[in-house]
Amino acid sequence: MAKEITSRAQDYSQWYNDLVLKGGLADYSAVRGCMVIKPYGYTLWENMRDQLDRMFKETGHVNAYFPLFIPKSFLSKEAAHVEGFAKECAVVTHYRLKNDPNGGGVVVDPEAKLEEELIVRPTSETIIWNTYKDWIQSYRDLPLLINQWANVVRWEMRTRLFLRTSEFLWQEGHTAHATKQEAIDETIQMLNVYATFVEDYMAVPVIKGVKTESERFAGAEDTYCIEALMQDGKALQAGTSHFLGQNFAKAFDVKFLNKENQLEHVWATSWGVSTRLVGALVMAHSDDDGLVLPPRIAPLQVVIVPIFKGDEEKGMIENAVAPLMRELKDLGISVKFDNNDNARPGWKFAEYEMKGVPVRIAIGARDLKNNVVEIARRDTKEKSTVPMEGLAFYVKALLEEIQLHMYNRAKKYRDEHITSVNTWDDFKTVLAEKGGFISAHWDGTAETEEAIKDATKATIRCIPLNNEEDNGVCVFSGKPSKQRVLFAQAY
RNA sequence: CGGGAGGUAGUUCAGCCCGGUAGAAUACCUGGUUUGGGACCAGGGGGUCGCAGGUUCGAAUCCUGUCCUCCCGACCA
Repeated sequence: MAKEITSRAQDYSQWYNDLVLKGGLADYSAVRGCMVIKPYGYTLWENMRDQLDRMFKETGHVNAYFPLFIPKSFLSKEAAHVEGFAKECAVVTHYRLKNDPNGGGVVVDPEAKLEEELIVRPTSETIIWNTYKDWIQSYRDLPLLINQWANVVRWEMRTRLFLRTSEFLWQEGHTAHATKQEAIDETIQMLNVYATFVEDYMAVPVIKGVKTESERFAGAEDTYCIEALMQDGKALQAGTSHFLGQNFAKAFDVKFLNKENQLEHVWATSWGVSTRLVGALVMAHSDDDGLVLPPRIAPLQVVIVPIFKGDEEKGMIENAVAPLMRELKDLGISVKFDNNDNARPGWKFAEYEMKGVPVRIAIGARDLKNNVVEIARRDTKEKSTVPMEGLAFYVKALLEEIQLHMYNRAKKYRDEHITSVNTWDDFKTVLAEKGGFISAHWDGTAETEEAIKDATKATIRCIPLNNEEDNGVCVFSGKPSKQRVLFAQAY
C-alpha cells in the first residue's frame, strides 16, 4: 500500500514526517517553511485550544486581539528583546503592487514605500505594552489579565512540521500587576496550568523548571518552562511562562498610581504555548503503525467498523449500531460509523490505526448473534470481545483507562531516561548511548554551559522547581555546585 | 545561510547518461463479484514532466537561473 510508515528505528525524523503527512495532520505548502494544517490536525489543535482557553478563563483571563503588524521602532524599545528577535523578523516595506512595465506580472511599486516599516509580529510584547500604557493609570486597573490567540512569524532557517515553522499558531498571555510578588505568582500559576494541561489532556509528563540565563526569553527576568521527553531521547520545550519584571513597563513607560498616590511601573508576565504541542504529542506517544492520540483531545475517540456480507447483514448491523451511537454521543464521546462500502474492514483497521483513533469497535453478523462486539484499543493494540449490554459505559471507562495508560507509559519512559551522572565521561557516555535527561552538577556559569553545548550539543533544559539542595562539583569544570540541573539534547 | 539529495498522473516511482508521439504500480470513476487485518475481474478518465529562460528542426532528457521539500551543519522556540 501507499501509506507505509518509516519505522522509528530506521529513521526517526522520517517516521515523524510520515506520521504528520500520512496521518492527515498537515501538508507542506508552496511557501518556504510554512505548513498547511489539515482538518484532522486542526481539530486536534482546536481541542487543545478549547481546553486551554477554558483553563485561562477559569483563572480570570479574558481574550483580546492585537495587530499582526508592529511598527519597527517598537521592537527596539527593549534592548534584550530586539537582540533576541531581530534576526528572524519578516518586514513589510511597501503597501502596493503594480503591473510590471516590462510585462512580467506584478512588481512592488517603488512609489509605495512605507514611511515606517512594519514587522510581522514574532511575539506581541511591544505592541501590547504600547497599548497597555493607555489602559493603565491606577492600581484599580490592575491586574490586567489578557490572552490572545494568534499567529506569529519567526523567519527560521530550518523548519520542521509543527516543531519549527516560520508561521505558527499560539496563544500569548500578557498580564500587568501592581506588585512583583503578584506577577511572580501569575507566572507560576500559568506554568502550572500548562503542566496540568499537557499531563492531564495530552498525557505527556513534563518537568517544571526555570531556564538558565542563556536560555531565557529575550526581555524576561525569569523564564519558567515545562520540558517533555520524546521517544528518541531528545527533550522538547512544551511551554514557557515569563516573569518580565518591569522591563517592558519601563521600556513603554507603563505606570500606575498606587494607593499611596505614588507613581510606579507595573510588573509583567507573558506566557505561551503553540502548535508545537502537536509535534510533542505525536513524538511522545505514536508508534510504527501510526499516530496514537490521547482520548481527551483526539479528534475522533471511537470508530465503528461494520463487517458484513450483503445488504441484509449490513442493514442488521446498522440497526444495532444506531442506538449505540446515540448512547456514546449522550456520554459526550465523539464517534464515527464507517459504513463506507468501498473500503474493506482490514483497510479501515489500518487507516484508523494510522490516524490514532483511541478505540475501534468492529461489529459483524457473528457478533450480532452473540450480542457482542470486538473492541481494539490503539495504545496497546489489544483486542477483546465485549457484551453489547452496557457497551457505551464500558467504552467511556476504556477511554479513561487509555488516557491514564498513555500517561503512565510515557512517564515510565521519561523517568527511566533521567540519569544522574557525576563524571564528565559518564555524561558523554549516557548522552551518546541512552539519551534523555541527564541530571548533573553545574557551576552556574554561562561559560561552562556553552562549553558543554559545544562538546555534546546538550543544553541545560531547566533547573527543576523545588530542586533539592545537593552539594557537589560541576561535572565539567569541577567547581563547587549546590544543585543538579537537567541537561539534554533538544528540539 | 553552507554541504548533500530530490521535484515526472492524487500517491510512490521508472524514463534523463545516449534529445525523437510521457510510462508502471497504486489511488480514482463505471459495472460485477466480495467483506473478521490494507480484496478480485473487466472497462475507463487523469500529467503545461516544479517554474522561467536558453541550445536545437525537435527538450522530461542538455545548459543557466529560480522556487519548494528532505537529510546534515550553523542559528534559533
